[in-house]
Amino acid sequence: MAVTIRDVAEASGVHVSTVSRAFSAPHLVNPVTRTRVLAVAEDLGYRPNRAARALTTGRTHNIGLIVADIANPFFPPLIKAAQAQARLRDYHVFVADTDEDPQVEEELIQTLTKQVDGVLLCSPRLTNKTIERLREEVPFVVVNRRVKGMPTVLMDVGRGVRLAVEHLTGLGHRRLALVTGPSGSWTSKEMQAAAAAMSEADVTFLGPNPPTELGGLAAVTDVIASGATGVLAYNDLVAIGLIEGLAERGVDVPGEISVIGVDDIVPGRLSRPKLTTIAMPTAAAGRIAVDLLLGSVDSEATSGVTVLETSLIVRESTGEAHT
Amino acid sequence: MAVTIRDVAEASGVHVSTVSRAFSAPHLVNPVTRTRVLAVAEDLGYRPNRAARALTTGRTHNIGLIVADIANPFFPPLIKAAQAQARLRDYHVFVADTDEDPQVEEELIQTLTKQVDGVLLCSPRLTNKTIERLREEVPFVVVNRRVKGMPTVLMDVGRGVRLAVEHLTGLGHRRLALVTGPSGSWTSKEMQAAAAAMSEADVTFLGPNPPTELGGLAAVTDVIASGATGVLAYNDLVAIGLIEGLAERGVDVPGEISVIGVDDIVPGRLSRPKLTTIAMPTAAAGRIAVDLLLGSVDSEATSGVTVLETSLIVRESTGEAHT
DNA sequence: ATACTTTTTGCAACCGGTTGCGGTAATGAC
DNA sequence: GTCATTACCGCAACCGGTTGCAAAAAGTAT
Repeated sequence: MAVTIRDVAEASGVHVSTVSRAFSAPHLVNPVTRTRVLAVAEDLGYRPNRAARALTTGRTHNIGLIVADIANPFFPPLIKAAQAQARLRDYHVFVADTDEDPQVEEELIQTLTKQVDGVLLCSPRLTNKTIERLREEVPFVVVNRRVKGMPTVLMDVGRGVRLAVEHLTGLGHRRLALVTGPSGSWTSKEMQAAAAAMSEADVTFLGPNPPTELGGLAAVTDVIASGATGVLAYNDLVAIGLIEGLAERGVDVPGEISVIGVDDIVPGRLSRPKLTTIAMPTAAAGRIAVDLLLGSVDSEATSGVTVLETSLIVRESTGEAHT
Repeated sequence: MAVTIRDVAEASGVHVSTVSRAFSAPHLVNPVTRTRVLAVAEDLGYRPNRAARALTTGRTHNIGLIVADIANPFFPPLIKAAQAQARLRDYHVFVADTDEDPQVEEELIQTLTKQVDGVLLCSPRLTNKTIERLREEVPFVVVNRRVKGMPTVLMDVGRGVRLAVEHLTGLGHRRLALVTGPSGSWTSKEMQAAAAAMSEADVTFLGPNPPTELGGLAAVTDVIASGATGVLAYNDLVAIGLIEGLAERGVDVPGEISVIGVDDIVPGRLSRPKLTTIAMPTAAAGRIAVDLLLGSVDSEATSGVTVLETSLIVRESTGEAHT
């Protein structure tokens, strides 16, 4: 059915090895035979079988991209950028969704490992120990979490948090709250650490909460009780849920309480009031992670940590404190 | 490095073919040898190499999923569902983004074809002719577009449009507008056809427009000029852009103009006012498309058309007409 | 005990490519 | 004109599995 390298060889009167070389080692074959072979191949509609090639070369030209939840608006830009960058390098990408389940995540890595040259782990839920064990079988690049001795792409939430807190205190807010994320989240821990380190600010931690609008809604009572007038939420979805819930209680944003999100996802840009937020360079993270991964596939294992800048985007959900 | 079937064979004192059968044809091997082999395999951490297997069996256990734009919020739920369903059947999925470029789309299909058992084409931008040609090389299921003689999953936008128009006329709106999508879009054509077929309604078509908030913003002037008080937009993003633009002109939604979107994406659910919209069962479409594809991989080519119901979700962006 | 099945296993070819090695012809040096 | 290089190409083994065929082992009937 499909046209193979032998069909091309026969049709152009050369040995298969010559055809093979015409494609993957052009300098080893006479230019005139080469063009003839290529013409025949084109004519027959020959396409090299990458899986077969992988068998001998050891390079599959595939990578795996594992995320906790594809539908979480944080990930699509990252996936898109990673995919685009991979394509540039002539790589295909397997995308897998773990549904936030570490068990599934491990299994996925296991079955994927033979078919890929490396995998991108985005916000993995696995334990560090498991990740280190799995590392023996396939190169990783970890995004959005720090794992000792492993190439990593991080976004500097700490800086984002500092900017956000400064923004709020600059507006006159004295009591602040941080609505945290899931207990296992590395980002959430980072945010807490950064906030706690700012001695000049009085920040209450409220959580853990699920990383969705529901998490924000659930936190409304605590936020009000805390007496905070400036709130930083784990992410934009939580922030939106929070604003929603505050509105239901008759609390105006930003009139009475200022709210800042994290991620700068589309829904935040379109919400009303438009969300002030810490922008995460997710697309850049995807792109760079792929470069790192494919770099470390050829040369030897990088294990550096790349930290990407975040920034505060001030929109309409923050305003001056009215004491 | 990696442990192969021969390592297992040697370690358990049998021939490789026996090991192979222990995995893929259990009934052909003595139960006691089988358990022994399996134990050794487990012990050595053996994982069959799917790519190698594919070479002889012709089944890669991979599928391709091609979409125009991963970051378009319409797709992630579909991707997620398709991926989950594929996993259930022990399939992996390549996700590729074409950036709305037919050229890229074709190239992607070409290089993917040898590595997959079938591909899901979501809202393809390719011509029908090209799709039919490519079909020779790999089984397709097409989502969100009708291609003659090809297994297809559609969502009944026509019905959605009728419901939306009825909803608007029911609220007393006499002059309606349809802000259409890109000129190549099958969905956009369907919407126009459905609206035009409703003789009792007076609908002006405004477009084409890009399928984003910018498209909505750009259409504002025309919408106002049309005198319509009820507007149906190509999708939620366009609707949000439109509402945004109308607000800038001091036109209240739904006070003066009612707006309906399509897709029921997250940003729409969170926008203010909350968007009335035609919900598309994208997750179901992804799931069913995979089933169709994997079904047609084994049994012979289905070429039926599956049509999924859409529904109108009334929220806050539509209200009574004030004449 | 013999002949005939049936089960279990090994052998070897094959899937579609790649690659080290060796052979042949052409080129260049002398 | 001879010899050493070099350029080009074919041969055959190999990657990690699967599978048709046949041999060996075990079971059954006579």
